[in-house]
Amino acid sequence: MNARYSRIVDRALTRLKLRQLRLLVAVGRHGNIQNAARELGISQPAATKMIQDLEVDFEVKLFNRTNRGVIPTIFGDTLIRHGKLIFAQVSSAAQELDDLSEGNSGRVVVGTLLAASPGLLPNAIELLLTDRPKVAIKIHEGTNEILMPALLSGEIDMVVGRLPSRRYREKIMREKLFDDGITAVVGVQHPLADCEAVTFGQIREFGWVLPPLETTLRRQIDQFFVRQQQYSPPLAIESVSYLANRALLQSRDLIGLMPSAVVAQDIGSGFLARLDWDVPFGQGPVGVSYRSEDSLSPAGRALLQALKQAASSTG
Amino acid sequence: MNARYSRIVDRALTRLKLRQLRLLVAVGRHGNIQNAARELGISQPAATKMIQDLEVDFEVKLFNRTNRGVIPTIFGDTLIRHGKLIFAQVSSAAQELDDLSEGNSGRVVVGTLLAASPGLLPNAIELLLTDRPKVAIKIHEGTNEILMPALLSGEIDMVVGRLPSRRYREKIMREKLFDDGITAVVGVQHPLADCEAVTFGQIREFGWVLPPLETTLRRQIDQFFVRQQQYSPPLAIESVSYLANRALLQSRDLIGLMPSAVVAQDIGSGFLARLDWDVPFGQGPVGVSYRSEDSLSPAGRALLQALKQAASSTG
DNA sequence: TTTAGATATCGAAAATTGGTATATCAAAAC
DNA sequence: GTTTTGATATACCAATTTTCGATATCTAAA
Repeated sequence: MNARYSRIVDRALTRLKLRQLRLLVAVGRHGNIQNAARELGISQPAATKMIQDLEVDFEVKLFNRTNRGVIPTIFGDTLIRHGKLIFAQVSSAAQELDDLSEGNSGRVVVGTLLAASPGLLPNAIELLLTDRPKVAIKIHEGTNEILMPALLSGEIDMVVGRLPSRRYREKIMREKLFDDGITAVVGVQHPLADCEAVTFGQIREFGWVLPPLETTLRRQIDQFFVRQQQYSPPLAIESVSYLANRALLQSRDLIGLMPSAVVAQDIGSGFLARLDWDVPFGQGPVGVSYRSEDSLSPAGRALLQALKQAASSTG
Repeated sequence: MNARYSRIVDRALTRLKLRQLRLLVAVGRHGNIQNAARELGISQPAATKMIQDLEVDFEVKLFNRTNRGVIPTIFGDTLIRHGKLIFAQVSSAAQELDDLSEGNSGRVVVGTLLAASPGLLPNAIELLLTDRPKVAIKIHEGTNEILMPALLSGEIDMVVGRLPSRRYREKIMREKLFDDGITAVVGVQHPLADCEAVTFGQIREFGWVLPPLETTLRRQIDQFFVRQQQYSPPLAIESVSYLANRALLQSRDLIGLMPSAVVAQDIGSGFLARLDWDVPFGQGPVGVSYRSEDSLSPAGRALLQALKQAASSTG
């Protein structure tokens, strides 16, 4: 190894300031220390000293001084050229940091439970993408049993949906976005579709479309059924697939129990009908879970923000 | 333009020190401020403050602190990655400056007069390239009338050859490398080729091959002829082309007058024969002219050195 | 609970930086 | 020639920044 080279690199890494390089480039551009100093808002002696320091540190003469200005030597030219490259690198770093900060790039992996899938999450993503078109988003749909471990392991950044009744760990932050109830829905062709003030007695003869056993909501439903004189439904279709559920309800006279947010749109557009029966259970918070504010990427934080905004405008 | 981005770039160009980046990279490598500080030979508080300064200047959090060390955030990772790129750039700059200093690269433009063309300059270039294979060399061949203005204008870096009798300017440095005489040569078939102790009387009937009028040597020759009872040669071919001269001498019985160094090789190899007549003029210094030591690039200085070495070993 | 191993903070000393005034220098103008 | 002009270099002092040692703080692990 060349000792001189090593010495210079070491000194550069120890002593070099971008301030000096900026001046160097300015001096090269002006061919003149005085004007360059003025441009950077420092005095001429300070500029002279900076250039001298550079020359000492790099052990080369960077400029030939004349009484009409300075002329870069071949070393000066070389260092100026590299200085500009270094600037470009710094600028690129700042650009990337800024992009990250603004959430304009980066990625966020979000897990969604059924409750958030149709409305909250798409709305939030819409908001996010409007502001920050370059964010990469990955959506995992599933139940808490699947999503929470993935959240804990860092595989996903946050989970949105009906907040689980029990906490999975202390380290998980939970934030309620809005309260959501359960809506009973039927196909528009259902005999009870247009009835007002439906009672449980009218309902019990129909079959049901219910969420799967492992969900919080299903447990609440089962408890309710037990309280209704050990009611056992004539038919209970268990499904996580909203589209399947919707199709079933449209084709058969079943009763579905689903988070209000999930079915709101299809009720509004006439694909399904709300059953006029106040579901006496399942009221609960919908929100977002994440490990900690710090662990979120800027994109993640941006999505969190968007979720809050979406919740407040639609909730 | 993004105000935050501009602000950060500006601050980076004003305040950023490579020292900080070096620490940043070291901390990233160690995952630990303390050890990184030790590696760089600074105290842990100084290191902590440097990292904090970086975070303030870039307006991002670079590391999550724990009691077991620090973990880079996505910003930290990003800046570390860019920091390494910046190091590479700095290192490359140092490398190039060092190469230039050592004359391992760079370029030198040299003008050569006939006297230096066949021996001195090629030998010197050979020496230079052995040491520093990357030097780019450009050779201009010509007379002083052409080369000196080019030297003054900076178009060429130095001129080697017979030093002109008058100085072109005070600003030109002249350095004598060796004294060179004029040798009279003839073709090997020439009637006088094998004669010993030739006199001017034997010569005067032959034609001549002479350097052109504008050269110093030609003026000396003319003065000599005048002194020889107004001798006027029966034939005088005027040429700057060595190859033309040599061919003429080989095919016709002419007498050539050329710098000793120029014809030494062809005499040695039997292409030409030295006429055994001591040329009573034209003794003069061969050397190198250049603007000033400072104006020479490292490659130029290296060539100057090589010229001196070549002169001492062959002269 | 305690301990160990890390980071953060504080205050003072040291080093660096930057400014003003001034010296110096050389080409251009006279 | 001599003076002027327009540039860089130097000296010295003030302000800022950097650094260190001592110490506080924090938290996972013992």
